Amino acid sequence: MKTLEEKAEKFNYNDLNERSREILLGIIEGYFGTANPVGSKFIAENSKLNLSPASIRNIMASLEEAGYIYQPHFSAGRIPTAKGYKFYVDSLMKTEQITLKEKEDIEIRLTSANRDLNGILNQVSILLSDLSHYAGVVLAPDMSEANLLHIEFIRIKEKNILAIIVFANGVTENKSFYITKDIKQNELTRYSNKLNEIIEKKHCSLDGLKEIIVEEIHNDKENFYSILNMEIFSSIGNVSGYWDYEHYDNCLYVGPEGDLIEEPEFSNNEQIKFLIKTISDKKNIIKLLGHTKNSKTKQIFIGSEEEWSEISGLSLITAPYISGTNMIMGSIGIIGPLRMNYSHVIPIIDFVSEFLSGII
Amino acid sequence: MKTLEEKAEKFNYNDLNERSREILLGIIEGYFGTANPVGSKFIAENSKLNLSPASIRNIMASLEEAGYIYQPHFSAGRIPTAKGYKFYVDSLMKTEQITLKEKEDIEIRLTSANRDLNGILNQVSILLSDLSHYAGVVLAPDMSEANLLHIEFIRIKEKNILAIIVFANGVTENKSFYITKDIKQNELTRYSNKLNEIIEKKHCSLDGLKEIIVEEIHNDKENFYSILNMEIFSSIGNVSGYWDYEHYDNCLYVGPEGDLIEEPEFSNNEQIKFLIKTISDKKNIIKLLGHTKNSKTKQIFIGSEEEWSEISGLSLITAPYISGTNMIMGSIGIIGPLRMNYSHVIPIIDFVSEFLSGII
DNA sequence: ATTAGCACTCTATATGTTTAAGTGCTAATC
DNA sequence: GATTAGCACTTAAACATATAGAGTGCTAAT
Repeated sequence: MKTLEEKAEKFNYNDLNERSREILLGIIEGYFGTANPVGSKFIAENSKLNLSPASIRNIMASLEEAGYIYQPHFSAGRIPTAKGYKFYVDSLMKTEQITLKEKEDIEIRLTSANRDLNGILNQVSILLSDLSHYAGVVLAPDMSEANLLHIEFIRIKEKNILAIIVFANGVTENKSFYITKDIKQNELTRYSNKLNEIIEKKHCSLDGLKEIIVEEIHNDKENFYSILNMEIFSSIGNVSGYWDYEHYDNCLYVGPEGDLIEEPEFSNNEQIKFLIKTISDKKNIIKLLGHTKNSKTKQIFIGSEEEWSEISGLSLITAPYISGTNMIMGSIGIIGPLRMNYSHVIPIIDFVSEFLSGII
Repeated sequence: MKTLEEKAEKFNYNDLNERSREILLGIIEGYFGTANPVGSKFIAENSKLNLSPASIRNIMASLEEAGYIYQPHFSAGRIPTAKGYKFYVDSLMKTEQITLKEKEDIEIRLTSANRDLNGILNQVSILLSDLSHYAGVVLAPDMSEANLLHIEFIRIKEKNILAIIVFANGVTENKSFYITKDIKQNELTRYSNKLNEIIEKKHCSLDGLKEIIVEEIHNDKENFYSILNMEIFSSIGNVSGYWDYEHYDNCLYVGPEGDLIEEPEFSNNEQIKFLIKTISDKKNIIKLLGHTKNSKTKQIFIGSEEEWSEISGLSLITAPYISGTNMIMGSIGIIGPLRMNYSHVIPIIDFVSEFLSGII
């Protein structure tokens, strides 16, 4: 009987020894290939280690005790746990290079169409699905701190105004709203001209503009600001809550999931339903993408019972994208099975997020 | 042995006799309730006809011969065929009234938010999913013949221009594009002012505007149109191909399908995959919604092997929506199983399409 | 420290049996 | 002549049982 200390030394719980690493890697890569539990015989035959199945079994038992792998039932091979995948991604994986062909594909598909931002983000979600054969997702940026470029008001009909807000990064938002007193188009034009003067001078955000206006009204000697209808301003004021939780319908783009559901894990009916519900509900995906957006670094969420249970059985790889001013950002991601081809998907996410940051 | 003529008389292939209709209705409604094949005993006990199971069996055999029902296997009950559903929808079904609560729900959810058209259409797709518990879909309108309200050009950076095109129905399109020679903002403003003058006078579409400009340039004595940069015009000229097959990514809104996949037909793995692929591929749905848009009437597509096989095993109920000028339109729809609750869904589609036509 | 050998466990597969549902047909009945 | 009771038949689904195969943990030998 070995003591706990001896075991801890042997397998070095924090950073597995060479042999354990090799076997864990073998199990994970074997499982990637077949989607079936991997047994000691397979490892013995396929790894560089010249060990008998019996020795491998010893090490496997320890890896299982340490939580990196598990057995679906007594006489089955081993499957990586979330902890196992995590260790793989952090320490074992050799990241592939993105191919030239993929690079070209990304460049062509994201630059050829002269679309607005919504069109580009939608295109990115489709592109990510196509490249990964999983499901691409894109979280639209939050515009609340973006600098303005231009504001325009158009009278659609009596008491109904359309506000067009153009941000410095090319994003436009349109919002139609009603006011209590009708305003003629030429008065609206004077109003927007005045706002655009301020915008050009101060390079401010929507909130910033609001502050400036309030101050100018305060010092308004010439009474010029009588034309500033505060009703309009409060209507456009909250346009910028682009993806708060009330309007989350419009902030997540999901690429086609036709390839993803062909993965063998989704031959189980419960799993496919969980996947579709998770994706079509959107809320949890938005929450996780929001994490990445806030943390400003690439993140990998591996869903288990204990951690990220909202995507239990699924993995989500995400990275933020940023505008030229480093202010505005959202995030992109790929959803797949735990058994995801991390070494292929991660460079795709890296390249697309970087490329996207460059063009918006 | 009966002759064919006698049978034809008895069951009146074109318009089933009273007794056959009653039994077909019983089978269909029974199948709606349980999703299981319906046998003669069930009909004998649940229909108004006081007939023994044996008599019902006779009639069932004829209904099967005529193609309205079929048996999944020899000793099973009967299931309606696509032809059976069609007959039900056309002749047997009593349409329910939409409830006051549903009406209010629709009105609140489509008027409360002051969104742009894209936001409304997205909201409609979600609303349809919620009300029907199936999957709502919405095809965005084709803007190529829509009247213009306003055009605006904004210089984003050197040689990069953002065009904002506002249509009379409140739809806005934004398109960023590059030109070969830089143009200052004040020249762009002069240009758009001129275009807006024409728009206000002539109430024309984008194509119409193009024609007018070409003609005016032809008669341009004062050389005013030197500022009309044809490069710009050709760039915005093809903005309006809103949902041609090259850009179909952006023209279909699909509501959440979480409820739909809980229907018992999707406990079969093949069927759920077909559903997800059909929905995520979009092309076929767009095609079918396009039919309705062009025919300008409500339509019901019941997918079988023979007809509408692209949605085999699914039903799609669609109706067009139109703008105030009766020119611009798209269509809305609900996708569900063949065993869809038609009498509930059809009035929802009717009301929503009418209501939507009223507000855009 | 490693491994051959073996008993053991569990799944997957095939096979046979039973049950229940529902049919089509025939002959009797209204 | 229309209706129906009765019955033999078909099939799927549920259940039980046997078998093969994969893979394990443990022990004793190397």
